[in-house]
Amino acid sequence: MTGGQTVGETQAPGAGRRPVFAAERRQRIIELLRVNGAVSLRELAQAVRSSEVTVRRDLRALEAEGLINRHHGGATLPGELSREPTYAQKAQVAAAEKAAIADLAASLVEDGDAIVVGPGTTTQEFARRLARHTELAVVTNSLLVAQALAGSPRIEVVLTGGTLRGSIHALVGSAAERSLAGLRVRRAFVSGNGLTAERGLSTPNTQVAGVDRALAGAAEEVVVLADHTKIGVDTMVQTIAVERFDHLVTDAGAPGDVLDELSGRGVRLHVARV
Amino acid sequence: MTGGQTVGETQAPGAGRRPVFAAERRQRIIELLRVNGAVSLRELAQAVRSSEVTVRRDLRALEAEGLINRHHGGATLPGELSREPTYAQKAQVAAAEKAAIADLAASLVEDGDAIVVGPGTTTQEFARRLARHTELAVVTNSLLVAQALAGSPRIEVVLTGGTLRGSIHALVGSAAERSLAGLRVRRAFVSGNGLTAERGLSTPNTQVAGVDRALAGAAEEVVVLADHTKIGVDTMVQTIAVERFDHLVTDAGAPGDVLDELSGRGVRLHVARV
DNA sequence: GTAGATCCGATCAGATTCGTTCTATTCCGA
DNA sequence: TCGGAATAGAACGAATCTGATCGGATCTAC
Repeated sequence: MTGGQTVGETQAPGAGRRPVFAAERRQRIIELLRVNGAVSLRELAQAVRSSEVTVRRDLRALEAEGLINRHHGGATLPGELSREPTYAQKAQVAAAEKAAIADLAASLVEDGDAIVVGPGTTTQEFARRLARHTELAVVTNSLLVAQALAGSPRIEVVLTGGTLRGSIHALVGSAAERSLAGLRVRRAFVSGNGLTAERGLSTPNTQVAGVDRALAGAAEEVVVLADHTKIGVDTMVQTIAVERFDHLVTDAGAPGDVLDELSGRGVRLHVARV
Repeated sequence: MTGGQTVGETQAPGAGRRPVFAAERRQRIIELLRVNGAVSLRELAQAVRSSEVTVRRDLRALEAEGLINRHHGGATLPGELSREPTYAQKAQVAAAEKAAIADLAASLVEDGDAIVVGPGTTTQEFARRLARHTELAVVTNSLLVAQALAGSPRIEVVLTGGTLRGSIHALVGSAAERSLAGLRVRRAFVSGNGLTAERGLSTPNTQVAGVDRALAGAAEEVVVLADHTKIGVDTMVQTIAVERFDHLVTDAGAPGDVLDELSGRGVRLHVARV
C-alpha cells in the first residue's frame, strides 16, 4: 500500500525528496487505522517509512489527543464499530486467504467506478482495499463495509435502507430491496456462505438471500468473492445462479474440479496466492 | 555581493533588475502550496529564488494571516492536514452530562414504542440505554445508533437509506429523506449543534438539516437532547423550530433564562443531574 | 509457573531546522 | 548627494526531530 507519495514532484527538478512532516505522518497513521481497523507497530513503521521508535512517539501523541487506542504491538481506533475484538483476534483469524482475495478483487475496481458491495467478512476486507481509490461510488447494505469507507472523503458511500440484521451487520427486508430497484452500476462484489458449480451462491437466510439477489440485479457484472472453505458447500437458499457469475475471486486452496466446472460455464477465475 | 544569481533576471529583461515584491513572492508560495499540497522550506526557497530565511519570514507572515499552516520543515494549506474528524473528541465533551441526559431520555421510552433516533454523540449514548427495552422499533439514520442496538434481538432497528456522511457516521441526502416520508412513529429523539429559544435547533450542514427535519416530521412528538454546551449556540441552518419541540432533555448547566423561555413556549423540560 | 521472545519506555547522540541578531543593499525623499 | 526606511541575506545558539541502544515490562509457549 502506501499509495505512493502524496505530493508529487511536479516541479523543483533535482530537489531532494521532501521530508515528511510529522503531522503528515500522523494523519497517515490515522488513515491506516481507519482503513484496517487494527495495525501493528511494525506495519505502521513500514508504511510510513520511519523507524518504529518514531511511530511509537506518534502513537503516544495521538493517544494523548484521544484519537487512537494503543495496544501491545500496535494500535486501533477508539470505539469504532465492532472492530472491538481487535488485535489478537484479528491476527488469529488467519485471514490470509481473505486478505489475498480482497487484494485481487480490489484490482478489478477502477477509479471512477460505481459498484455494489454485499455483506461478509471477505467483502469487508475488500472494502478496506478500496480506500486508495478515488471518485468511487459504492452502494452497500453492509454497515461494516460502509464503516470501512467512512473515512475516505473521495468515495461516495450509499447505504440501502432496511432492517438491521444484527448478526451480520447488514440491512435486509423489502426496504433494502426496494432501494436497489432503480439502480444500475458496473459491478457487484458479493459473497455468500456456500458456492457450488450447480447451484451457485447460497446462504442460510431467506431475507439475506433476497437482498443478495437485488444487489446482483443492480449490476452489469457480478464478481463473487469466496475463499476455499466455502467452495463445494451448499446452504439453504440459492441467491445467485452460476449463469449470473462473471468473475470468481478465490484462493489457491479451492478444489480444482469445481473451478474447472465454473470455468467451463464461462466464469472468469482469479486465484489469489496467499 | 550576494552572488550573481540573486533576484536577478528571471523576468523583466532589459528593465534592469526589478526586485520581486514580497507580496508577489508570497502569492507564489501560496500557489505552490495549492498545487503540491505540502512543500518543504527548501523547495519553496528554491522555487521563489530566495534564501530560506526570507521564505521563513514569509511563512510566518502568512501563518499570522491564517493562510497556511507551518510545520517543521515546511508548510501546508490549512485544509490539507486538518485533523477534523474529531468525532472521538466530540464524544469527550461534557461526557458526564451526556450520559445523564441519555439516562433521563431513556426513561421517556416505553416497551413496545416505535421511535426515531437522530445522529449525534448524545443520541448514541441514549441508544445504548435502550438495549434493556423490549419490543422496540427504532428508526435511525445514524450508523452509530444502529450499531449500539445491533446486539439487541428484541429491538427492531431500521436504517434509512442515503449517502454516508463520514464525519458524523450518518445517512443524509434525498434518499434518506424519502425513506422517512411514509413513516409515523410516536417520538423522535434528536440532537443538534446549537439550540436557542428563538431559532430552535440548528446545525452547520444543510444536508444534515434536511434529514433532521424529516426525522422530526415522522414523529408525533419531538424530544430534543442537548447538553448545556449547545444551549445558546446558533449555527447556520435551522432544523426544528421551538414550536415543534415537545420535550427538552438537558443538564443542570443550562442557562436558566433560555430554559424559562422554552418552558413558556410549552416545551416540557427534563433536567438531568450529573 | 517458568523461560524465551517481543515490545515498551527512557536516555543519548546526530542532524536538521528555527528564531534572533546583525549586516548589506536598494529605494525614496529631502 | 545624503540619510532613513524597508528588505534580503548571513551567522550562531536554541529547539526540534529522528534514530539507536539498553534495561525493564509484557506477552506467549511449553
